[in-house]
Amino acid sequence: MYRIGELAKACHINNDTLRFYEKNGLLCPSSRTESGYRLYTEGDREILQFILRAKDVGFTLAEIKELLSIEINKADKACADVKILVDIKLNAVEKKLAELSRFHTSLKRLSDACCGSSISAEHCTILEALESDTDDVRHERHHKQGGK
Amino acid sequence: MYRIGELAKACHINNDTLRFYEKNGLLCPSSRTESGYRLYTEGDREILQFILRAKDVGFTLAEIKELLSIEINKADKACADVKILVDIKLNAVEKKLAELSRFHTSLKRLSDACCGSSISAEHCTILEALESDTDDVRHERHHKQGGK
DNA sequence: ATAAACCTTGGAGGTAGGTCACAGGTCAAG
DNA sequence: CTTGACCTGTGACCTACCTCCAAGGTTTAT
Repeated sequence: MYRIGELAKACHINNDTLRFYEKNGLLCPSSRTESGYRLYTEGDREILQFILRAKDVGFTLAEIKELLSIEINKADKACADVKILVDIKLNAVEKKLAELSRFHTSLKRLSDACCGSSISAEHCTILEALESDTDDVRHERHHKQGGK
Repeated sequence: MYRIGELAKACHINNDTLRFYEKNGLLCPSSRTESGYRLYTEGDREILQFILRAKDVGFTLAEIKELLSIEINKADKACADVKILVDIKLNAVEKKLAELSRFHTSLKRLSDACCGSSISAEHCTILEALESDTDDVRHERHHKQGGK
């Protein structure tokens, strides 16, 4: 069992952030002491780490809340509805993955082009590096933007 | 050449967002008309799309600005410094990629477990789905969090 | 038994990233 | 030559996501 300060320290965040997440329904401590102190379990920590990772890759807290609330009830007819939500998120993840892969390729190219490589700095900016990547993915670029 | 409204519409963002990006040094129009109207080129649009994609995968505007300002001057001694920055970003991208891959695996598992699959819903929540993934990556989890 | 270091709630304040409103200038169409 | 859809700048406002403060209760170390 962690007290709020312990969990916060373990995950490098602020105590207040934990209270904030609780207030917003993302992570409630599994229990409290008699005097009212929050007590978090290992499982709570797992959830917190999930939240932090999800945030880091661009999901909003609202989206993360949705992800966390996914519960496929095996006997439930609403299972199909849940699958739809999951597939929507799956799609978002796949889009992010594709975009990150391009970033990765470009940055790698940029890194390799720099400093004594035989490739010699032909690509001088991230944009030029992306540019040379363009042909492979141009057909990939007619998607809606401004998500969130 | 795009006027502000045209570019904004093309990229599904607000005119004011473009002015905001300009004010914050992310994207300045290549020129102006005599009367002061902003004029954006195809190249400006490329930059904008880069900004929007980067934002979508979790980079802050400040980080994006850094990425955009990368210029490896072939004859420049500071090239090494730039490489360091690029490699830092490369690292961040790789971390995000790894995390997204986990999300993807979990969501896929969740999706497959749902609705008439032979797998039968053993994994009922995103967390359980992540859980079963845990052994493969547990040693991967001692990193700093709370970036930004 | 008292200080230091925790914790509580409630509410104000702060930063990032926009978004809107206003007062007015520009421009193409009728 | 005016109407309507654009554009300008400046500045107030908004949401998401925290972060800090105040006033006080609890625990632990000395």
